[in-house]
Amino acid sequence: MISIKDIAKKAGVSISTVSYALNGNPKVTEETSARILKIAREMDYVPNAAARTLKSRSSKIIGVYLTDFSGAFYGEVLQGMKEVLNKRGYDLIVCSGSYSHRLLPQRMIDGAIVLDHSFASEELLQLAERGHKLVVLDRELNHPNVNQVHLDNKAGAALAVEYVIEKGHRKLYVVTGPQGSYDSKQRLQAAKQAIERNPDVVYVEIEGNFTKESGELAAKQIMKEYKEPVAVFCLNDEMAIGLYNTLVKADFRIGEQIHIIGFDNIELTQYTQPRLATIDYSKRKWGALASEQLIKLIMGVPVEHERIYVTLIEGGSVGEG
Amino acid sequence: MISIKDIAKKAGVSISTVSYALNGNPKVTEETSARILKIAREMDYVPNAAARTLKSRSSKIIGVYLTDFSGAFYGEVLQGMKEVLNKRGYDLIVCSGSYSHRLLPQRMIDGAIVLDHSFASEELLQLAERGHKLVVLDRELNHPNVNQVHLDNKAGAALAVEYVIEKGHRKLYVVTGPQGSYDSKQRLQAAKQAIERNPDVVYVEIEGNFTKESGELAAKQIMKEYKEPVAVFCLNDEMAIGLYNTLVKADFRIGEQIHIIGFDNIELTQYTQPRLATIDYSKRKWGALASEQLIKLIMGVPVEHERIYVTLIEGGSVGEG
DNA sequence: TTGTAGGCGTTATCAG
DNA sequence: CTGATAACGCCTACAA
Repeated sequence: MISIKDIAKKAGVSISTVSYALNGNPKVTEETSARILKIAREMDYVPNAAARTLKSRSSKIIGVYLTDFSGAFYGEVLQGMKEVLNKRGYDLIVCSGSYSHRLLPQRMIDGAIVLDHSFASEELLQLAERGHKLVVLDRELNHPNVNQVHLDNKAGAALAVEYVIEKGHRKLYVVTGPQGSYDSKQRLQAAKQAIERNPDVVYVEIEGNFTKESGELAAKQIMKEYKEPVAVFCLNDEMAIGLYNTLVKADFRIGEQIHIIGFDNIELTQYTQPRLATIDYSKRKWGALASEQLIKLIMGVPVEHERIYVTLIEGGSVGEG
Repeated sequence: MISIKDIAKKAGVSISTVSYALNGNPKVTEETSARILKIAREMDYVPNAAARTLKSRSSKIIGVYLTDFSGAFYGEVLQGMKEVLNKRGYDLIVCSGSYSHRLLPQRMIDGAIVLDHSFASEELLQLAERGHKLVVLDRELNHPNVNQVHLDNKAGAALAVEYVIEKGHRKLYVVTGPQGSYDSKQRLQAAKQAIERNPDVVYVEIEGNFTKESGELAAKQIMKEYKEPVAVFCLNDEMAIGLYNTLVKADFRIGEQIHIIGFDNIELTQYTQPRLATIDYSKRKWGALASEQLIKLIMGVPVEHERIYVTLIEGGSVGEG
């Protein structure tokens, strides 16, 4: 491994001069600087990150924690994060699993964005307490070193429920996410509230877990109980797609017999026929905003919690009731 | 940040004693060691990764480079990598984009697995030349510091082509991947060879790029040219699904009028009706093997290039011709 | 058994 | 303008 020491030797100067030259410090002559830079390039010198991190106490790397790597859904969110971070001179790395939690306390990364409900809030709080900067997207966590960037789940759920009610439906299934999910809880709570405002609406809850499989299971239950047209609010699109496919295979007519609305507006929703109604928000913006908040936290700029707004996307999957 | 120095002060011993104790070196008394460990725990000391990396010249982190983060398809591959690496005491981080290329030369990671054809082979070769250990999954690259773990694309493509020919089809479209893709080239080449062995088969090539959208475009072309039943070999499932959906929407009967076979056996293929025929291989194993090869390279164990074998999965999407 | 000291590569302070 | 020198936190001969 070639270090500034090697360059110094070759250039016949001291290591500090090399360091200055490499860092563009105007203290050194144009001439010496040019010579040093040339030698550095010739030896293709690359600074050692560990040494730099040790000295500067910052690695310029941000980690994002995901529950798993299957993230079809997270692609855009991550893209949004990366763009902002790179622009600010930071690298983004994606981590998953508790094994990687060490990266933060060991100071391998300067901060983290959390989108992984299997990462315990207590552990996060401890990290925050130790001075680590965090942005959480999937829970509430109040600490000066933690910022929250949440979806406006409540507004979204209310929009969805009001939409189907407005369309004339009076029997409504709600397929939930997993127990631990913050998003699911929020959406469910708001959905219930919206339903309660319409006392003539009958409502049935089905427990799901945000996977396509759980949507399929829900479909089976719904088909078994089927007597008259009903509406189904799946708390995410993944489940809505599973539900949708299963019902279509069983020759149910979506948008006539069974009306479906999802949440997230994942890419797949566009391909269903009729189109799946859903709740949309900018995933890219979600990631971008999370990154910006984290950078601010790291720079010591005061920040407020942020919110990503959502809109309703109508679709043929919800017809007139 | 709390360091061994702080612990030493509190324990009234020297920093080396602390270091020994923490590393379980039998040089220090059980007693002193216990006392030091207790203090360390109380202060919840965590070793600084930068310092350790600087000293040990190894970060115990492996990076995997992906073209983008959308990787619905890569989930299992990454999972396979992570399991092996964690077992060996390494962390896995996922990177994307040229900005992150620096992690390797700066020695922030001990090695890399590459599944990103936008990462130039020349650059990889330079890195290998500098002594960095690499495993490539998406290209051929011969260098002592580089190992290859490839899918058996040729066998897979041959299997696919032979399958449709055996089913009696004599007109065959092949929808390719993007120009730069190693997998696409390999599959196409083997497909052509298999076709040439059957001179009565008519064959048309359609250029795609491995995305669902290009599958949709291919579908449009095929529909326009449609006169009699034809078979289509999509060089990956993603495109096959796009093709499939588009054809179904246009009321074509899959497995009767148009016969489709894909490659990869992604999860979605199970959900199509009829099931999409495809080429399967263990994605988890691919990742696991890549990791093992990398670890061996790092440890200086000699390695041969490896290959992941594939099998044919029959499906109703290819009917009798 | 424990302590002293040097070094990993970089940056930054302070003399010269 | 340039160079010695210390420091970041950790590890490890070697000395005591």
